[in-house]
Parts: sequence; structure tokens; C-alpha cells
Amino acid sequence: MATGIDALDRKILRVLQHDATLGLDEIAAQVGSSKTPVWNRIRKLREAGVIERQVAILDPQKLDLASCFFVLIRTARHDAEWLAQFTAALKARPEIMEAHRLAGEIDYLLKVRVENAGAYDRFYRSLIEDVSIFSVTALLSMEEIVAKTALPIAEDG
Amino acid sequence: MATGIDALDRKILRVLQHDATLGLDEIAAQVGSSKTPVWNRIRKLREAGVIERQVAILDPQKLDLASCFFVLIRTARHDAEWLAQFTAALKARPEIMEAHRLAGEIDYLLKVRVENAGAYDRFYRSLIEDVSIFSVTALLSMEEIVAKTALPIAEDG
DNA sequence: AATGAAACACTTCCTCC
DNA sequence: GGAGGAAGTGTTTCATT
Repeated sequence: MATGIDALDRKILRVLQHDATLGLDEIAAQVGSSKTPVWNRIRKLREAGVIERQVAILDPQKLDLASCFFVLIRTARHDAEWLAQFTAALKARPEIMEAHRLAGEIDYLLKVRVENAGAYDRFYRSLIEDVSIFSVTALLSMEEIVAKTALPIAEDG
Repeated sequence: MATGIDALDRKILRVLQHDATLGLDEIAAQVGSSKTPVWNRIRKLREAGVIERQVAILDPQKLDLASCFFVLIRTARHDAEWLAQFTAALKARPEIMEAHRLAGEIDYLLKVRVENAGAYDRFYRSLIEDVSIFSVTALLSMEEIVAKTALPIAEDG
């Protein structure tokens, strides 16, 4: 999987996933190299899809999206048709920031970001209307202790 | 909370949280305004902390971090001393990408990104060594159906 | 093959209208 | 809010090791 990503690449990635506004000069200085090689590597990492995209991270509190729910779902059906429908329903809803298919007795886990409890209830009702679900448990986050986007990239490899 | 964020601000934020590499001209065109006002608004949104930071999103699969676990934790103690110790332990581990304090019978939820099941086991052992925990349930993600960083910003407000 | 330096084009970012 | 300009950046090319 780690197709030809060396220690310098990893250093560059570690910098970029914490702050993508840094200039090439500064990145080069931080990783102990110079502009051109760093730029060529960033280019290749982008082309290879290692760097997927570059985005702004916003503060949910300041945008009236203070409530974060984790939703544990057990499904009623496991056939292909239902799966396609369910997957489409998840992707269509912007409140769903993450959706995972799990191993074990719980089938799916969602991370849902909404305005308040009322908005979550509306989301919940709308979801169970669209697709048949066996059981749903919602966990309400009271406090975000850690919220990173940076992957734990190892020093070497 | 939505301290003076108007419809145009929201449009700009919606663009930036999907692609922060866009030039000012292009953003201005997409939101139906022009360079200067868009620039001034971005500046203010940054100063106000609505835009927290700008980062590169990487592909975990390509960096040997294919395994994602959600960890549900019940705590043994609830005193302030233990809480401080636990919080510090969470923040110190780079594998923990998210940590939430919950309402309800489960006290904490973690999102942990590791190389494989063995790496998770090492993480788990190390964590329970550091802090006393009543019970731990790990949910293994088999597939990431949705993985967004973009908040569901409403059209109006 | 990879690095460093130097040139060009483009953006950002500020000032004035 | 719009126009223009200085400064700084990213991107390319060339010479160097």
C-alpha cells in the first residue's frame, strides 16, 4: 500500500495535514530540503491520490451546528437491493459526516452533525421513513475532547 | 452563535470547506460577488475563528492506516483528577482522531486510526495501562461509506 | 537522478476610488 | 463595493552535483 512513499514524503504530508497554507519555502525548511524537490513530491502525492483534497475546517459551534450524534444501526435486511438503497440514502444527507459499515452485531455507525436535538429527531424520522432499519441507538456528544483531521503518520516506514 | 454570518458568508464557507485551493476570482464567481468583498469576508471569518484552519486531507489506505476502530468506553471513576488524567492520555495519542464525552450509559467514544488489528491491540493495551477504565467495546469499520469534513451549512439562516 | 538558483506568471492582500 | 498595484507565491526551466 505504501507505494514508494519515503521518509521525506511522510514529513511533507505531516506538515500539510496540519497546515496547508504554508509556503513552499517554509515547508522545505521544516522538512530539511529545498523548494523544487518538495514541490515535485507534493505534485506526485497529489497525482497518486495520497493527498485527496485541501479544505477549510470550520468551527461547528459558530455555525449553529453544536450537536453531534453517533448513531448505531442494526439493519433489518442484508440483501443487495436494500444495501444500495441504504447507501444512497446515507450519501444524500449532508448531516451525515461519516458512515461506516461495521463488523459485529452493530451493522452501521453514523456521525451526524445537526443544530440541536430537534433537528436530530427530524433527521431520524426522515431516515427511518426512507429505509427499513431494525434498531437505532443514538449517542449524544457532550464535549469534543479531540477533533483531528491529521492521520497518525509514522516517523519511518 | 451565528454572530452576523449572512447568506453570502455561508456561500463562501460552503465553497471553502470543499476546496480551499480555489483562487479568489473563482470563489467570487461561484458565490456571485467580486474579489474584494469576498476577500474581506474570508479575512473576518478567519479572525472570528469560524474558519479554524486549512489542511490537506490524505488517503488513509495509501498510508498503511487502513483500520478504523470506534471505541466505546465506560469509566470506572468520575472524579476530577481521573478526568484530567484521562483527557491528557487521549490528547497525547495521535491514533485517536476523535474523542467525545457522551451523555448516557456509555461515557466516551473514540475514533482510532491504525495500521491493522495488531496495532489496535497495542493501542488498547497501552491505554488501559495508563488509565483505569471500567469497560471497553471496540467496533471495527469494514467500509467507510461516507467521510466528509464539510459541515452541513444551511442555505439561509 | 536529484538539488539549488533564477525567471515567469499568478495570487494574495492592501490602498485608493 | 470596485479597480489597480505592490509584494509575495507557486510553477517552470535551466544549470549543477
